[in-house]
Amino acid sequence: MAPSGTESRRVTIHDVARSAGVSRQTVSRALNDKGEIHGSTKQRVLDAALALGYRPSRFARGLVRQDTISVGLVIPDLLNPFFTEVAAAALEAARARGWHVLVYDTADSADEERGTLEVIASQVDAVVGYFSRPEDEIEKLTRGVPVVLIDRERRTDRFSSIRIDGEDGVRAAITHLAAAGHRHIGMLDHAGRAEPSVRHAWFAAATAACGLDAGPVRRADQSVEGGESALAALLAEHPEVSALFTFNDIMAIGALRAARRLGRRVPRDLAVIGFDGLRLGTLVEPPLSTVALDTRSLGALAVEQAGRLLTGGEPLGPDELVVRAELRLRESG
Amino acid sequence: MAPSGTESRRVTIHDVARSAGVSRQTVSRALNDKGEIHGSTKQRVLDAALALGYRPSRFARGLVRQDTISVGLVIPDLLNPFFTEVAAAALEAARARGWHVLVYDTADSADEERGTLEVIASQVDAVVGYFSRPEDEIEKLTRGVPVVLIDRERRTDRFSSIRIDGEDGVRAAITHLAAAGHRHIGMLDHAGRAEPSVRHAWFAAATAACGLDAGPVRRADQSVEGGESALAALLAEHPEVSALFTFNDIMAIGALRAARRLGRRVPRDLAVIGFDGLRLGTLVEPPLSTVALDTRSLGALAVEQAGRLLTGGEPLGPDELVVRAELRLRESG
DNA sequence: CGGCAATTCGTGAACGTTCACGGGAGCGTT
DNA sequence: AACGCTCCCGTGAACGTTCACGAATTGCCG
Repeated sequence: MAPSGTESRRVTIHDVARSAGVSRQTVSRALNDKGEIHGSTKQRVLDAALALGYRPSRFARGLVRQDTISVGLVIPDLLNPFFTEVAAAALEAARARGWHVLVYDTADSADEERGTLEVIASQVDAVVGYFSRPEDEIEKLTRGVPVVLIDRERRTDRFSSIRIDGEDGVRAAITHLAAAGHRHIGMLDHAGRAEPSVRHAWFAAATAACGLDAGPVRRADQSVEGGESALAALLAEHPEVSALFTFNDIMAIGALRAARRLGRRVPRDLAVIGFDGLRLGTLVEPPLSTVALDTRSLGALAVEQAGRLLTGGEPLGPDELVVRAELRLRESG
Repeated sequence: MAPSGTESRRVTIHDVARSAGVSRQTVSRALNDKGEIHGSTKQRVLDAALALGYRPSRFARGLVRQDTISVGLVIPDLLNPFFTEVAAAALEAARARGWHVLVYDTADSADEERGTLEVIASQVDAVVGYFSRPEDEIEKLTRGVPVVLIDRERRTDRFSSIRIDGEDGVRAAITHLAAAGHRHIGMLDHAGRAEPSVRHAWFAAATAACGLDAGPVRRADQSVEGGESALAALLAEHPEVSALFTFNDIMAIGALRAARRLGRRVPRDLAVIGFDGLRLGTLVEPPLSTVALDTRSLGALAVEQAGRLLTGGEPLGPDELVVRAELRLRESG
């Protein structure tokens, strides 16, 4: 059947044409279901194509008809459920538009991110995702392609960004904890960057607004283990802490584990509120309270904006490129 | 700066050449860091390219140098942690080879799967993933491209498949339960296909080998909710059941929830053992015992075989295309 | 000053497909 | 018999890039 295996010259439309005794154009007509072709010849061409194992070149095809659009989705760690949810949403939005999505997992490594960016510009029509590299470098490496940054500020004619606004949600969370009588609220921040996160700033503002002293903050790895050990350390230093806010749900789940290990009952001895609103939070025991954000619309927004930058349509403004987080109370706090 | 926004003709290498006062080839040399070009002209070309917002066409480039390889990864549901882990492994394996991966989430829908298959053959060099459609249809739609099926049998020169062998692992699990004194072991099977799953066959064989009667089986949706409601129904009908094996970990986690809701303590009143070995299983309470399989090597194997089919190398044989599952005991059973 | 090599650059061709156009065969109408 | 129409089918061109080759310029050495 198909002449596979041995390395040889590619089977082209020309070979099929010769084999079927017709011209290239007729082969093209047969394969693309265009009209202007006799039923019998069409069948003959199709048979010949199958017999030769012909497969059209996507490059040649893409070169002449400029229709297929593909976007690159860059994710630091697909195994992190938060990014998984965003990726799933982006995939769905892209599918609805008939786009193709190339996914790149940078493994939380700045080097891998660089390598990805280097290669990506020549492979996709637009880039969407999370980046940690300095902006001018991203700008240089993605030469020409529209870029949509998630959870990071940057706006030019080619760059766009989706802002995550958790200010109200975090304030609601802290207010809730304060109302429940908690006076010492700690936080587990992430340790990725040098400076404290924006979420920490929201936390600090919220505690101040509630008339509380600034609670102790500990930086941790963005993982369950990171949250687990960080909470243990924090409680060892500040045993008076009775409530906890974390940078994200993953770390909060680690905190839950640490609390269980330390014999602190949640939420009685320690109230825990995370950030992200992962589905995963409903599976742990007790179910995790969280400042939830709509990952679905996050991914969808990013793709939508990429499309607008791409087609030259009216891009969304800063007011529309925001995803707001809101407090979702479950049992842990 | 870059002439973005307005829809116009594409900026080609020719435009850059004219703007810089050189030939196409010189532009190509400058952009691809080839030698045979003077430093100053190179810079001049680069400046001109930047000013015009030039971006090489991946189609034209791909047409002439046949180096870029991209594979399509088809997944029923990226939000299912099992598939996420496989996808992450596949991405990593592909990255190591310098390949690009186009990810398609078929949303567990046969129609979406069909749509994906239709479009995929003309966009990738190989296909890897999970499929539910009949084989002859897959064969017809993927005309020409090598395909690697995961957890499904099929072997021709173009098709390959990765087998999941959980026989020993499941037998170990059931043996363990029987040794702990359980006489009535139920199972939650999946409800996707018409016929019972292979995992059910392993389960049945294992119970028989332990000298137990065939335990009650209930079919359920592949989700936490599915497992939750199915266990409730199973226990209502068969209250004597004291141990449970499930088609996968997700359903097992649902079973854990149901048990808690019903006041059955795990593992004292009900022992639970899942299948898959998800990381997620370590986060729930109690940690889930499971017949674990190495998702990492699963994804890596699939990509490896795709590569061999693609380059005409010696493909892996059936004995190598197997991922064995082994019992991993934690607290739930 | 001639010759030769090294360096730098340009020209035709090729990659494999589709688009625009034109042409021939067959049939019916006037 | 001439004309027009429909139905098929083929030919040149174009898409945008890189490759193979040749030409022009420069520098060096005898």
